[in-house]
Amino acid sequence: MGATTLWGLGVALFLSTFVNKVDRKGRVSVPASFRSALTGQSFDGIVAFPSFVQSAIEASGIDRIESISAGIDEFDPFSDEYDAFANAILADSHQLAFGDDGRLILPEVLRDHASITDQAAFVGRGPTFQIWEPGAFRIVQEEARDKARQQRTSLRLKKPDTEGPQ
Amino acid sequence: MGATTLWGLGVALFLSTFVNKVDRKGRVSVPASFRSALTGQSFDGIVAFPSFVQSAIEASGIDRIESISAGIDEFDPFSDEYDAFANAILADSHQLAFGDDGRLILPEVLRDHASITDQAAFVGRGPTFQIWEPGAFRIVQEEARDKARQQRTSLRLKKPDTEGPQ
DNA sequence: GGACAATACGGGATACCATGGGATTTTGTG
DNA sequence: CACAAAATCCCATGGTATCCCGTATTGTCC
Repeated sequence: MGATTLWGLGVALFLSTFVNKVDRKGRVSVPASFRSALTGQSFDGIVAFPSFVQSAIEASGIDRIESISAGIDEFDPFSDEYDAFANAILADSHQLAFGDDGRLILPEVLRDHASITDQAAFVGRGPTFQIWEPGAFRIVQEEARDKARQQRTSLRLKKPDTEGPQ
Repeated sequence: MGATTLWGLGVALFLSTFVNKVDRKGRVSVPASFRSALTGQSFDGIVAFPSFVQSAIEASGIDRIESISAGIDEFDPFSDEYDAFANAILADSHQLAFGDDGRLILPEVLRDHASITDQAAFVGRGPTFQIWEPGAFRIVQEEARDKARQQRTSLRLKKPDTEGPQ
C-alpha cells in the first residue's frame, strides 16, 4: 500500500514510490493508493507546481492549497509575502483533474522542469508527494541515503526512528 | 485546469497562469477554468482595477468586492477606511461582462496600465487573479522565485517539523 | 493453483475551448 | 433622426483534452 486518508484529521498521507508510464498523449496513471487518499476533496485531482530547488514536481490535494491560500489571505493581500507566495506557487500551480480512469496529463512546463519524458516516479512525502524523472530521483535518493548514513549518530541521539528527507 | 469554486465557503480559487490572445477587436478569452470558478455569482463577468504598485490588472469575481465592501460598510461609510477603499479600488474598478463565448474586452485604461497589446497573461492568485503583459510578468515571476528560494531556509528554521513548500 | 477483481495502459471517437470573421445591435455624436 | 463607431452575437475551425472502450498484467481470495 502507499497512501491513506486519515479521516478525523482530514489529512491525506502519501507513502512509497511508484513509477508509471507517460503515454504518447502525455497521460500518466496516478497510483491508485494516492488517488484514494484524495477522495472526498473538493476537486477530483491534484495540484502540482515546480519545486523551487529541485528538478521535481511538487503535488498535493487541493485541500492543502486551499488552507495555505486561506491562511495567507488573512494577511494583507498586497503585502510582499503574499506577492511572493502567489507568484511562486499559485501562479505556477496546475490543477490536474483525474480522467475517468485515474489518469492526468502533465503540462509541458511541468514535464520540462522535471525532465520527464516517458516515465514518472510518484514519491510519497506524507501530506504531499513529488513527481520525478525516475533516473533523477534515484540519484537524489542515493545522496540522501549517504547523508543520512553520515548523520546517523547524531540523528540517533535526537530522533531515533525518523528518516530525514534529503 | 486552474480554478475551482469552494461551494460552502463561496470562495473561488484561481490557480495557474494562462496566456491568451487579444484579438484585433480587443477581445480576450478568460480561461475556462477561471470562468467556471465564477459561475453562480451575481454578475456573469469579472471586476477589474489597476494594481496600485504593479503594472498589472487586479481582478476577481464580484462576490469578493461585495463582501469586502459589506465588511467595511458595517462601519461608518465616511470612515477613512471606506474612503481609502472607495478611492483606491471602487473608483477605478470596471465590471467586465463575459460575452456569449466567455470573452471580454479590456478597457483602454486597464490595457494601458498593464501595457497589454496582443497577449494577456491570466495569473491565478488564490481568491483573486491578475492580468499581465506576459513579458512583464515573466520578469516579476523570476524575482519571486528567487525570493522564494532564499526564504525557504528561513521558513524551515521557523517550523522545523512542518514541510515547507519546496 | 485457478478464477476473479483491480489496476495500468493503448487507441479511436467525441466534446470542449481558444480564436477568427462576419453580421447585427447598441452607443454616441452631430 | 441619421450615421459612424464600437460592442455584441453568432457561426465556423483547428487543436487538444476527455470520454469510453478494450486489453494486459498484477495481486487476492477461496
